[in-house]
Amino acid sequence: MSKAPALLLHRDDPDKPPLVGHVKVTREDWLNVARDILISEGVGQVKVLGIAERLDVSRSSFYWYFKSRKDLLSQLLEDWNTTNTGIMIRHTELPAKTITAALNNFFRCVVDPEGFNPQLDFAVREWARRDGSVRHVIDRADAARQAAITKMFERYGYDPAEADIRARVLYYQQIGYYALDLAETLEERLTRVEGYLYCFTGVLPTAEEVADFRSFSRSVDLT
Amino acid sequence: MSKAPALLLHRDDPDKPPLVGHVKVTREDWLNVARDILISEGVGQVKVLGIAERLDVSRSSFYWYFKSRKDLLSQLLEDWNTTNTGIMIRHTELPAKTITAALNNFFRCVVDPEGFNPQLDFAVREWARRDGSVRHVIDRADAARQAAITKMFERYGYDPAEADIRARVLYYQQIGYYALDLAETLEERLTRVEGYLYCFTGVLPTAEEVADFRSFSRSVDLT
DNA sequence: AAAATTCTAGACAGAAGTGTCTATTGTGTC
DNA sequence: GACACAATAGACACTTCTGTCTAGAATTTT
Repeated sequence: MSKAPALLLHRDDPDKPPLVGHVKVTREDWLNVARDILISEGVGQVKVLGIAERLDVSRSSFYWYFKSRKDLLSQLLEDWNTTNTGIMIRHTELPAKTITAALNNFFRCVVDPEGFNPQLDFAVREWARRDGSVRHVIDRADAARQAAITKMFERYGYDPAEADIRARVLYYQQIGYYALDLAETLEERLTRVEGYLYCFTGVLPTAEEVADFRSFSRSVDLT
Repeated sequence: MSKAPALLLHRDDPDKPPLVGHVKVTREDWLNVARDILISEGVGQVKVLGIAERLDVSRSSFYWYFKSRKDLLSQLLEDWNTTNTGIMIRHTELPAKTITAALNNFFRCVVDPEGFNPQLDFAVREWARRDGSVRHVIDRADAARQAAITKMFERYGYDPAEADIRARVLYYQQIGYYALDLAETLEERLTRVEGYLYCFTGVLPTAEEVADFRSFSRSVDLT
């Protein structure tokens, strides 16, 4: 598990314009810390009190930026919805010569920390289990992702029935991997790339394709 | 999602000896309701107050049976640990002529409501994300299950490296399926059995093997 | 310089939860 | 029938959280 970078508040960030006057934090700060807690401890722990403490700000000033705790949460959900799913779908649509190369592209959004955020994705999934409205949002996201993966397989000649199965196995497996939250290093995972590719596509990957994936993964890894 | 059967309390169960005297509920009742809430709403919602209300009993009498809320939770964890993992491992060890038949056995513990409890398993997994001691327990369970699945593949001639990959894909995929918590009917799932079996084993299943699995699944389904 | 605006802090009320202590209520035993 | 016992109930203290209301501080506008 790679250590999340310590969250930088606006006031501590030299790249951001200094906060003027009385201002101590921004709405974004509230959201960022809330997201951080959502990821690491789950929705239940996203509490106004706790965020205020981490921001070193009065709890009551939260209500300047948000109507209520619920309001904050629905903002977090909206942010997630407009980022994660879009990123994954775009990765399935990247141009590639073979299904193996296409699959490489798909896996990249999992490895690349600038892209898809698996831990956030999983935190939202957990949240959905106890909230019907969230559940509705995530169900549509899952359907859209799965459809995109199915199309990816179809573009490389798999008949619709097989594409459907392979998309399911791939997507379920990926979600399961996050669910287990394994403490594997990148190198451990990379030793298995070849096997995974074969298992998902039914086709042996070329040495070049495997090498491509490994070098890309290493280039983005920040561990 | 199949509806969980309404939980029967000891006092409402005609098969159990009537409660004598002043007694309204048993320790088992507390545990059963707690487990029910753990599954449907997560650890965070397992509260003495809530359970007492569902049992229609004073909250304070909880402390007759348990030292504390923590005590109750660790009992739930222990119960889970001695059931779910054992059942899954035993299913991987059932005799079978082919890898496909062996895989059928494995899937049975997912379908059979008397066996492995996927929802409980998932609830515990979620719990583990926020509690180090639970995390330790579940990590060992995951390792044991994965090892058992790997051995299953090895028994049917897969070399260790491929068996390892296939075990991972199968197990991750299964956990992912629970994580998505899809609202599929049994029949929908059964239409895909053939494809799944092919994808997991790399070998086309015989018509007989597929038919066997379908008929077994239908025989145990309670929907 | 006064006034308005924007953000922050503190005090208050109230809900929901845990755990403790004491009283009470049926039941079986002597 | 008195007694001890097992299980339950109620009252209390304490904690943690939400949300509101009012006051105050720094900047911007007039």
